[in-house]
Amino acid sequence: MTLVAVLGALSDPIRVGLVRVLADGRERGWGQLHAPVAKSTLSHHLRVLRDAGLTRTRQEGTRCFVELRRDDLDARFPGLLDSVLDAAHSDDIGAHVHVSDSPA
Amino acid sequence: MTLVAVLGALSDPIRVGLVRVLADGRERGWGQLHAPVAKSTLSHHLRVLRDAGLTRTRQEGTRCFVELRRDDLDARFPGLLDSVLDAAHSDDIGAHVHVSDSPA
DNA sequence: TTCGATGTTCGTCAAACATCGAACAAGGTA
DNA sequence: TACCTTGTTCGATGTTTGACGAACATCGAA
Repeated sequence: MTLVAVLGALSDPIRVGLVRVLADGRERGWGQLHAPVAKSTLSHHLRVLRDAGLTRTRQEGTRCFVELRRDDLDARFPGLLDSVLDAAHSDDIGAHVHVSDSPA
Repeated sequence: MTLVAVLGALSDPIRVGLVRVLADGRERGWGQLHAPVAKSTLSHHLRVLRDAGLTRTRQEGTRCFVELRRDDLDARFPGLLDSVLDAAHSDDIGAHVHVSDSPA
């Protein structure tokens, strides 16, 4: 989990949107995440986030759940995530990524 | 000056090193900046930083001076630069970029 | 066991990126 | 004018990235 990898992972609007959606700390099922890309592309972005250490993924049967590693991030790079989230919010980056709160 | 562009510009160790070197707020001459790349490559990295809005460049005769736009960055993305600099320092990212404080 | 749902992986493609050396432009200086 | 210094721009090259559809693997349910 390196700084450059984290910043690189955050240099894409879709991934910023995913992080924003996960920023409330709740674990989300894959199926709840909606972004305007093909599912293989979404899988790719989620892999980039995981490889950079931003998220944690849990497999349960055939379903996958993803969660932001906020504690680890805050410990390793204090303040970074918060300032990125603030900036993303005020610039409305990644707004086309959303989550359906209901079922998995 | 967008968030994604700034994060993208910072997702390269050499550019992080350049930002670190400029973080004291002093304007630096091109000739003071030393990085383990060809001069055309260094020129490219400095252009990326400028295009992303991280630096300001001033031409004086045949020399070039570069300066970090810290005020603008802090106004636009509060806390971001500081947390990146802290992280870069603790991880020693971009340490192979240095500055010769003496001549132009 | 067959089917459907859920993600991953693969093959492919175009665009972007990092890098280099060489050529170029512009400003001083001899 | 000729030359040197400084930095930019220009191909060329190889790598990485983002994207897609299709094929695959896996699990649960019918």
